[in-house]
Amino acid sequence: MQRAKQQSTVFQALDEADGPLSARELWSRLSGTGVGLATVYRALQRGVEDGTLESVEVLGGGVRYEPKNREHHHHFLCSTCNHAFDLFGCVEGLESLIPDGFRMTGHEVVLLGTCDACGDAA
Amino acid sequence: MQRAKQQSTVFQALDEADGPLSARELWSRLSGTGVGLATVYRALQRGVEDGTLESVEVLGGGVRYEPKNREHHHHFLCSTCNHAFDLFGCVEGLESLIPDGFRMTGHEVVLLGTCDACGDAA
DNA sequence: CAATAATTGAGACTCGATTATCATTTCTCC
DNA sequence: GGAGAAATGATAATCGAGTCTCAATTATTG
Repeated sequence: MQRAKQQSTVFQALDEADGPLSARELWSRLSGTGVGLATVYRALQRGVEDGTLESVEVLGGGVRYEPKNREHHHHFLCSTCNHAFDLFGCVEGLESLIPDGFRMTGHEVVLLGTCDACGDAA
Repeated sequence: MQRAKQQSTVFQALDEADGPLSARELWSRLSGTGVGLATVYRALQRGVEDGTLESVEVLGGGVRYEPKNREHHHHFLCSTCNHAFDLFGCVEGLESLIPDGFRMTGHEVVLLGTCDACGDAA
């Protein structure tokens, strides 16, 4: 049995997710495994230090985490279930928005709406 | 002297801002006027109820508020001073990002970088 | 000016997220 | 197997944002 067994459980759950997860979301997905909330936070913190994880802020839900090895992408936030999904692709025309004298180093795009599952239910 | 004098001070400060402000930012801009933090929150709450203000979430700073009479726009977040600036214009190609079965009702775009003032200082 | 209602500022309070503590368990290395 | 280091889970402590309470002030109306 390897070291840091529980923490690797955390990393695995993040790898399998279809979008960034908050510490609580992650923890609730691990209910039944006996992993404590503190361990989830420890794993996330370590992952960010290691550079294997990235903390992202979507909207309406504080900080979420996802593996850093994913390509450039953005997120879709379902306003019903409040889950954030990864999207693929990017957008055009961002540069034209920048005012004179400002320097852009990055960008975030979040689409809002209802996801597949929540749309069906409604 | 009109009613709700202090609250109108709050609205005025928001009108003069070049971007959305958080309750705290707003309050610090009003230091010297003797306006209390509770009053700032009261004004913001009332403004949102009235429909004159809108709460927006940019990144890294919780909820911010701005007058609702502004046109559709997005924001630039300076990673140095952490201030959010209004941008003008929008972007293309958002629809192509939406997965099947998802319905989009809105979108947010945030550009990150350093603003004019912070860029000069560096 | 008097009676009444709304507004205000200060600070206590609540709530959720994150961190720290600590006794226990589990590895690692010999 | 045994000693020491790292990891773990429960829970207490902390922190910040926002709300609530209350006595004092200020506006409104007549």
